[in-house]
Amino acid sequence: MNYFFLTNTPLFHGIREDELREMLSCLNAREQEYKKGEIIFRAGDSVTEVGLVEKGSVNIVVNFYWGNSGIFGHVTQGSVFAETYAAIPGKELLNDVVAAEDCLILFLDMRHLTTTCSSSCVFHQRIVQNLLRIFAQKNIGMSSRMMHIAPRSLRERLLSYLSEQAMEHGSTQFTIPFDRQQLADYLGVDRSAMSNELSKMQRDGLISYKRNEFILHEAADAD
Amino acid sequence: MNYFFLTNTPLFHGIREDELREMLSCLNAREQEYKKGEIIFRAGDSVTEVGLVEKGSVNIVVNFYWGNSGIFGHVTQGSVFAETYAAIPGKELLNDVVAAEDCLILFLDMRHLTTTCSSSCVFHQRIVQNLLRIFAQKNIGMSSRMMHIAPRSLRERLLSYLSEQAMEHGSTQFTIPFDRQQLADYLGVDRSAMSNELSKMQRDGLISYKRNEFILHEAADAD
DNA sequence: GCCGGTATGTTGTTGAAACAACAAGGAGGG
DNA sequence: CCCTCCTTGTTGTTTCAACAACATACCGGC
Repeated sequence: MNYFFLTNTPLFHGIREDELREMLSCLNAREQEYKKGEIIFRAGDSVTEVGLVEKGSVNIVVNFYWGNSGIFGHVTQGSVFAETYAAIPGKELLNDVVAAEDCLILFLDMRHLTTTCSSSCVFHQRIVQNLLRIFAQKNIGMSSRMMHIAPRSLRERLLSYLSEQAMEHGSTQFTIPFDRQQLADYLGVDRSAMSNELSKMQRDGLISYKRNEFILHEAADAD
Repeated sequence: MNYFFLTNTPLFHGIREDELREMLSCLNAREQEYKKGEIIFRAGDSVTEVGLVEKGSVNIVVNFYWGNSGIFGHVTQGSVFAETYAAIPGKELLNDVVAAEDCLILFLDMRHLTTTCSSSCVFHQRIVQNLLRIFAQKNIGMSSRMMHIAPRSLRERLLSYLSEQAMEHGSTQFTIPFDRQQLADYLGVDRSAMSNELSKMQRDGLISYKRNEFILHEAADAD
């Protein structure tokens, strides 16, 4: 097991290698390999363990009831999955988790993770902090996306997204981390329509941009 | 302070009244009243406390750069807010939190909540479990909504939502908890357009419904 | 520099959903 | 029962975003 790698993982961040070694035995940790395409968790499963991707990556796959399915998320090396369901005992998974490539998964029992045991009480606290942070970050990510997708019009979605970016950067001038296609996917719109709308917004004097660099202009006291 | 009420709150669930009384002093809890419209947290604030709504309710308000704003969420009696930001030290709020009506808020320091202190170690564990569950439930709520909003077409959104409801109820016949307007808001569509589409789906034999009672029919193996 | 590939921007067309306005059902109160 | 309010369903019109197809700009290798 690659302890050094694990200590740099969000879940085990702040824990030393020797401490981790001690913990893992106490945590009932188990490793398992999966070939690309293998199903790690299946919708309907009741899970008690979180999965941590040590090697490779996995996809979160939703199955619609009328047959087709879609990739809803992608979990890369170092990140965890199924933590949401592991945190609610008895809650059944709504998605499949499938190996996107050959991968190695470390399974950790949620109850052990969050329940203090005699030997490593101090480390549990650290883990709990990390877990809460992981949840919180995921929450923030999702609520911002929801916020940006909620408006009906293309323009409003863009404005919502750009406003947030400006706020995060603390400046009306900033660079976004998406190319056009990714941004379109993120906002759930068509790429070319979005490009078009961006042009219009620039023409209307709302924004300026060049590639991924944007500048937000003063609202010419609309409404 | 209404201890009985608090013990029935998701955050303090499973904790007895006398235990709670003991904890709260240890938690640096403080209560504060707000008049309708008063700002409880402001975007840009760095919070270390979660707020628990004891009386009244609060709105989560987003401010767009161009001046307009929108209500993004509503937190009712018994629920907590700002927990996401309190869990990430240094993270700045992206929303305002505003009293939707006169209300009484209990503030609890996140660090105290999650860090074991000498006297009440066993209760902290319970709180942590509850916190994780609150996060997880919020997560699940958001991802299902995301899943339902992701499809572009009105019909697909409805099918996505209805099939999830069917799955949750374990039956193709069920009653939904929304009226038409609420459902339309939830799915991010126009109410009348949605009513129209529901009619068509019934005509096409996909579903039957009467008010809030729905029946999903077998997909006539459409490709 | 030249070339191929990819990312971005532009335009016109078409269809689906928003919008508006109204009709038809319930539900509750007097 | 009648009247009103509120929810739901219907229809016709208009808008707007998806789509397709293409033009231009950018980037890397050679």
